Amino acid sequence: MRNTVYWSAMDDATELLTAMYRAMRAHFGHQHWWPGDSPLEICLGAILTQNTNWTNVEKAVANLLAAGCMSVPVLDEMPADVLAKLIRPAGYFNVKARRVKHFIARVRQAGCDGVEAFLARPAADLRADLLSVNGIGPETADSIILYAAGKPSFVIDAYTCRICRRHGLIGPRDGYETVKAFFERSLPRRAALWNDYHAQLVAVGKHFCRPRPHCEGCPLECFEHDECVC
DNA sequence: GACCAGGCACATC
DNA sequence: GATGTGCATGGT
Repeated sequence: MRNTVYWSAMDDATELLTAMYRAMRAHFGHQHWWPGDSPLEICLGAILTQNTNWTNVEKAVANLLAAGCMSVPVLDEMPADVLAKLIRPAGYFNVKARRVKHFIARVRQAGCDGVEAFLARPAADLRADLLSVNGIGPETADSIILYAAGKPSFVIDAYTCRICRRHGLIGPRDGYETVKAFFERSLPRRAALWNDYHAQLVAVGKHFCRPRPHCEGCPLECFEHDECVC
């Protein structure tokens, strides 16, 4: 279903995605993502937020900060069960403790005592390396590259897929890499834009494009010829 | 009590 | 290759 007035009137996806961004940005304002005071905090947040509400992640991150654990060497030395207790509010704490340990181990294998040095590589190399770490999938890897490293790698999440699917921008069976390629070839290759674009889509997803839609007031409502599908 | 939240790995078919 | 399941807390 490709049912937007804008889409049919526009000769390419760039115009459509740009118009969508303007509408979302006007509604929500700049989102100033990613929440986090350091690259390491952003990396850990990306792992801890997997399938979890962000407010729970904040509690886990606060525990790590209060315990003085926000450093690569400390996390590397820490037993997984101790780490699990600290990140318990984020849910899946045993699984996520192992995933954090795997990530930290990779950083140290690369000869780095901090994530800044680990992240200072071309995005493609970094992505391949991250994807080889057990517990880091495409979304987590792209979140780390975009938000912690500040390099252009568009993040696709459940909200993005749902919004794009409902608005007819992607097919019902399009997978992560297909959707990612659609955004990356259609938008100017600027990390700052991709950063806030994804944040805007999450804002739409949180407020409107839920499993049970609530379209009233959605900034993307104008992209439908009859009514919003969010 | 049910549903949902900024996934991923692994087993099975 | 596609689909199903386990992982777990906390807010609504």
